[in-house]
Amino acid sequence: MSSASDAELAPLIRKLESIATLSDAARHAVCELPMSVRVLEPEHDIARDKEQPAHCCVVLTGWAYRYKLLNEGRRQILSFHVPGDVPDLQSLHLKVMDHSLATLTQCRLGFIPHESLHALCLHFPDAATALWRDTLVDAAIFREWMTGIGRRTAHGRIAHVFCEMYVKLNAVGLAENHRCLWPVTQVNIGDALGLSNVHVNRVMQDLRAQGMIGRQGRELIIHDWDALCALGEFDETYMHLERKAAA
Amino acid sequence: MSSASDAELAPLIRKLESIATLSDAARHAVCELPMSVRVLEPEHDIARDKEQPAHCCVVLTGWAYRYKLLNEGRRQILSFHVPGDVPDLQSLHLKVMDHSLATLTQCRLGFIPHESLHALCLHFPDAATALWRDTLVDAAIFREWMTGIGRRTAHGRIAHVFCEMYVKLNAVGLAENHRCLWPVTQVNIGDALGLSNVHVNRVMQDLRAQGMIGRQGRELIIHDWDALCALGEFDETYMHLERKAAA
DNA sequence: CGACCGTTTGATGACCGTCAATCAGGGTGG
DNA sequence: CCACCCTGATTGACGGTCATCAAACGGTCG
Repeated sequence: MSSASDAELAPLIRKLESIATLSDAARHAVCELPMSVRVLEPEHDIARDKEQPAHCCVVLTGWAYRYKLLNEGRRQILSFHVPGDVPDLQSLHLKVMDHSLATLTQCRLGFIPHESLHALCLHFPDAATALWRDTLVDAAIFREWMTGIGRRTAHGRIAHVFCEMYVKLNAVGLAENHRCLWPVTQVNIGDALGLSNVHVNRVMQDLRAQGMIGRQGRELIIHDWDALCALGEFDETYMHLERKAAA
Repeated sequence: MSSASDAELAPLIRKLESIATLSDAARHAVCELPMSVRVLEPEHDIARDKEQPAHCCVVLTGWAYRYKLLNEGRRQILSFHVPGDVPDLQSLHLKVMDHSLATLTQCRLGFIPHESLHALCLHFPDAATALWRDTLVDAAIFREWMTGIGRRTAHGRIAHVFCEMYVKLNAVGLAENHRCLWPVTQVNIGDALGLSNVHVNRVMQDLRAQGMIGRQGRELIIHDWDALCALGEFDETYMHLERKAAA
């Protein structure tokens, strides 16, 4: 456990400013939030279904994801999270977790007490607005995933998730030139999109064969952005970014 | 267009109090909100994708639903709404609609200007909390639908949506004894759950044949609540109700 | 170099979509 | 009062997308 510093909270500020406008006072107040930092190994739960956490978690480095478990080992991944995200922000007003939160890769995480966030919201209405707005964007992304899982083909779903994660990373300065780190396994993609890993594999081979995507070391390369967007019917409006993401 | 009165806003108060606690002052302030009332026929859009509404809409009577359209006429229904719901509350902080909102049945709707809601939130923090919480419960329901569409069988999904809507109606006093009005067509159910109307039909026949559900006039009857919950792996935790729903 | 994790491949078939008719009930008009 | 119509429910035939099971492969790391 260590204490927060301006540099530690930079990802959070960057993220909030990608979806909202903060006054100087609010930005400063956010930087002053007390935070304890911890490093967790890959595939470790941060918060579990049914728990009642007393703090929110900011992803500082690495990727995390939220998921629900069903009977017979079925699993649904609800979202992927990257630096700057606060994946359990909803716990501020929903006492009981209705899903779990885990690290995907090794992560540096910052934990901020609920009471500090409540105080922030009370004294800085535009900080409150930014956080509320963050949870609303979260919901907008759920809606988009829902329509993908419900009504898109496997090809469309997979194309869509690549587009979305690229834009998400690009918005916080962690990706450009249609390349980004891609630590998500095919099993993970399957659990996120309601597909089997086998089918994900076949579809991804297909996308590679068609020259839409490629891989270089640990990076995903999107060779044909327009084609991928068309295939996934991707339109970033639902992400509600304040600034335009670079194409 | 007419003006609001206490009686008009009763459904909203009831809904907010089903998921949050309001101070007397806040409850009073909500009742004082300016609202214009309109009646819309079934299957009429209330707000459309890409629009920038300037007010939120309270369902006073009737059912509404949100949906997204994709190419080739595919459609995903995102949620069903009943009296008390504010289906476009997210528009308070997300300027551009990323989906559409329509009436399912004939509806009496109350429209409240965004500016009035912003003022309410500024002056009554616990009203702000209740509204924020409402959008968070909304998101929690999206997550649940997502896992249903992604990982449940057609039988499970359909069972689940019956359980959910019954609990939702029961929470605002519009259903009891495992019966409720059911104006949702099989096509609607299909679009909500990522299924074809034909398949919905076959599964529902199956559920009827197994004695789990029935119909009486315009009412849905759940004959075997426990079996339906088990089939749909339904656990109402994710709805985050303040008071226990009657079983 | 062996173990492990993730990817890849093959074979089989179930679940569910599509297409196309038909049926049934409630509302309307002659 | 009944023919007509419209919407929604129902049925049948057929096939595709995708799941499942099982095994092999390959890169990475200790």
